[in-house]
Amino acid sequence: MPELPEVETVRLAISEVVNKALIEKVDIFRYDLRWKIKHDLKNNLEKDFFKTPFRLGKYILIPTNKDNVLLIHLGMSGQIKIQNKKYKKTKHDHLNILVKTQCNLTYTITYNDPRRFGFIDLLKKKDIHKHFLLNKLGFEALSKELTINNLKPLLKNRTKSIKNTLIDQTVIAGIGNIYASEILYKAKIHPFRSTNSLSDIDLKTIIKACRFILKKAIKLGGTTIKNHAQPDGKLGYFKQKLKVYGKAGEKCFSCKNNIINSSIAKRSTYYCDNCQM
DNA sequence: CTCCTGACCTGAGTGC
DNA sequence: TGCACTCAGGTCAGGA
Repeated sequence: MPELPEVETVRLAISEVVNKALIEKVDIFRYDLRWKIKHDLKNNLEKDFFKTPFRLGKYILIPTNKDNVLLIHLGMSGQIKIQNKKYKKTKHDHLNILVKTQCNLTYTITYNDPRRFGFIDLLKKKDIHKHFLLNKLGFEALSKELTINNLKPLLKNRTKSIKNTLIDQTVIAGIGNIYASEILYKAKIHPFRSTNSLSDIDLKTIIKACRFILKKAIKLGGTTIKNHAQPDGKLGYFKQKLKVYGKAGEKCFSCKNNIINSSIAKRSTYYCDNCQM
């Protein structure tokens, strides 16, 4: 499911219930996600208190009073569900966190992930930037650090296509396969263009399109293709705003040519061959 | 370094 | 109904 807008949607929903909440109970049903969940995660988390969650790329991080940080990655098919009714286990629920808020409300936060490409870990606050999943992340897609000057040195030796570069988390953190196509369509840049062939103006246009598309998608709760849902069960409504992703054979909104689907690095890439140069 | 492939998993959809 | 096959929002390790 989850690229930056979906992860941010989930983070915002988690924030509503975990801030200053007591972690009453942690239940782990399956340890073997993309990597094994640490066996002491349960003991190190219970009876601690959550603070305000933040996000790095596609990772959700929830600090605690004891200076631990709970890391959540949703992989391809991960979902977070937040419920205040009695919990009933469903298929592919792998982990539950029972929290009690300051107002004494109780919520079950459930991590569900059919493909188990996601991951959950607990790390020390001081080790965040040393963590093997976080230490190579590039510039945050929505941060002020994403500028031409910062990007240029990273891109100058890259010969692969700009589409492939955009989903490289060590360059820009947060963009995935759906939004890479959407951003390049918005920027009118052809996805096959080699990265180091782009001019400053091209890069500027891409950065602008990136901010525009991602912000708009967050406003609409992300994109639901298959698995993604907001933690309260609502879908992500950016799907209705997609211009090219999943639209092979349909007419381009601008020039009425057919949208093309073509593989780049074995991942489907949608574009208009006429509008994108 | 950079780039490419295969691997990790389950489920939905398609065609015979 | 069954089976074989393809594809899916991610990302790491290993090798060229």
